[in-house]
Amino acid sequence: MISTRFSIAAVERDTGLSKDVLRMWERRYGFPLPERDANGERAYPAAQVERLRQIKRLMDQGHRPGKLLALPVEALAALAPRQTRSTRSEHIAEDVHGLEDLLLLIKQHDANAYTQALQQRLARHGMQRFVQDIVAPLTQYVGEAWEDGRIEVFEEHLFTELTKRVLRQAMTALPAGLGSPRVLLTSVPEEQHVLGLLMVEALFALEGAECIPLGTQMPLTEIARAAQAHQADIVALSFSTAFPHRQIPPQLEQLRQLLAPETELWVGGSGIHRVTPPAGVKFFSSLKAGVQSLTERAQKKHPEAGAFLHMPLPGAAD
Amino acid sequence: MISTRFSIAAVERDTGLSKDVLRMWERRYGFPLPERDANGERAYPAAQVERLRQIKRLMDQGHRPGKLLALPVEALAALAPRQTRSTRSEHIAEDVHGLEDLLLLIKQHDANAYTQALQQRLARHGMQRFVQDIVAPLTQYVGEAWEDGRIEVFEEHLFTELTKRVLRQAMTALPAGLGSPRVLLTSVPEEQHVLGLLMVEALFALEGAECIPLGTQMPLTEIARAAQAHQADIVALSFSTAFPHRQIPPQLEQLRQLLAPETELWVGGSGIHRVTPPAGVKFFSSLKAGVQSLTERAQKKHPEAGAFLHMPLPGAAD
DNA sequence: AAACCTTGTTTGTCCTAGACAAATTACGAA
DNA sequence: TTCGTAATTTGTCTAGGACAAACAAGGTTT
Repeated sequence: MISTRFSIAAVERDTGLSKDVLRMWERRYGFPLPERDANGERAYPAAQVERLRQIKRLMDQGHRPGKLLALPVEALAALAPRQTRSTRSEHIAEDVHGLEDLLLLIKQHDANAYTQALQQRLARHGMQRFVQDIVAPLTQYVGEAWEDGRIEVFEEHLFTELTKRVLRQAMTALPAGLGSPRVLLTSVPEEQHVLGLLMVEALFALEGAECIPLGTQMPLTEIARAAQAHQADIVALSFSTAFPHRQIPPQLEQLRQLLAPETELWVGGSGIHRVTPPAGVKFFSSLKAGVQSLTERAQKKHPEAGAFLHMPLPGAAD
Repeated sequence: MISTRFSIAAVERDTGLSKDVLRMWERRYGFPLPERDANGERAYPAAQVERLRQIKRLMDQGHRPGKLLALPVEALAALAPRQTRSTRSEHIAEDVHGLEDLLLLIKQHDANAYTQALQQRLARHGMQRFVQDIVAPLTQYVGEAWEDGRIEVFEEHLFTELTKRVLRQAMTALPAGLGSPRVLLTSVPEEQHVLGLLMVEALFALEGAECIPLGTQMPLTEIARAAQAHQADIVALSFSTAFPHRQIPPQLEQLRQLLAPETELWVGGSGIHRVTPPAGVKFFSSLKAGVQSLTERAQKKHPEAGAFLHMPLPGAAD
């Protein structure tokens, strides 16, 4: 195959680095330094795109572009993740073997076996423990594997897609919500990870909340409209680590302004570490914390209905 | 509420119009003409964002920006869709009442009732007819309602999310594929509509194909890697009407280059109308055509196994 | 009238290069 | 160490120019 070259737009799509950033890096650091096509426009060779992808991955781990771009190609592969993540899955280390087994099925591209393995665990543990003790740690584990480059993008996609299916299927078996509180679940544009939202939905639905799943990538103005139309008590958002940290607070402030003051805004996901919540926005660093807050809220509003609700959750989860 | 203003990045997210386009329109047509914040940067009032959203919708119907941007605000609302779409759902007009009923449930924001109605129809008609006669026309109907502004963005999201669930749930009941052909289903970045892919998957799985669902928004290079890793015989992509037409051929050419020559590239979805397929890429203008092509392909490769396969499908669908 | 080619207009994307604020690090003092 | 300040890094915004591809309009031929 002779040199497939990529336009700047194609590189933006493939790496997630904006055109502005690509041009700026070229100006400042001399990399990437694309060839030019007949029209004088940038034409990136596949090798540069590959290196950019690698750099992006390392940046998501906390490395700084200035260092990475100065580094020779060979040095990149040897770089270890930087200690941004607190403790890095120590709390799941106990059961790491079970997770490893599941991940192995994905890496063997055996979709059917993976699905069956998940369903088996679901049947054995029940919904709540399945979500908290299996899916949540597994998702985190996969996220870390992705950051370390131990898993391909398409393997992560397959994992997400299959896990989503099992979760959704399990949820259809759940009884309808009590009608209160009404929780609207979604994510902002650019944030396409939905697994976190599904886990929250599963646990919230177990607690009797009325969940309104809107999928991902809702424009802020539309989130506000939806909250009004559905008379939502709570809007729940999720941010993954892949989401650019710096954009989180301004977006939340904007959404807070657009929402009715009495609508609560709950935010979770692995992307909110080290981010400080704006006024009027509640951050939850774990699934457990979110569910607990929901039960407390319910007891405050309808103390007599407390009998419906499960006890605060035992065990750790994220 | 005091004038919430939007940065150019926020407008890009909310409307889907690129920063370049926003600036160019301002230069050429004098709209949008945002205010400036303390740093001299564009700050769009909510009213302008709203009008931009409306303009975008009309453009997706085939109107030209030059005309729209010259028009006064009041004239916009009165504009009818331009006849780009061939015949516009005449072929579903017969059963339009059943569809209208379903859509009504969505517009009443009654998620549970909608889900139940769908499940009831699935049970009554069986998978194949459910997909072809209910889900496909309904999706098209909703798409047209969206283009006409008769449905809100968040209503469309809710529709998609709930319909996805019913379809996926139904598919888990299907037996595993025969192992051949192996079909990899996904979509390119920027293309987040997944319903079309799910419908294809459902029908292909019925025919015994081994489906590998990777969700949406896969970078082209990753699609190629996945096809290789999974030894896919066919890569199936879907483009919705929302996807910018002009970007389709170059992206397909690029992907065609990245894929092994023996891997087939099948493309469908409402977005490919009036687009000419590049060499080595097969376009399917309807679900039916895709399924038919699959059965013919199977008979060519394994004539003796023909007994497994269903007859070519009766009835129309898209 | 329908199919075709040619010409002019519209429109999106890419280009360069400068500026600056916010985030991060480095440094020095308490 | 812990804190506050200065220096640096880094992403995003701005301006206007250029151009090719898409599209409409008009004229010619079948």
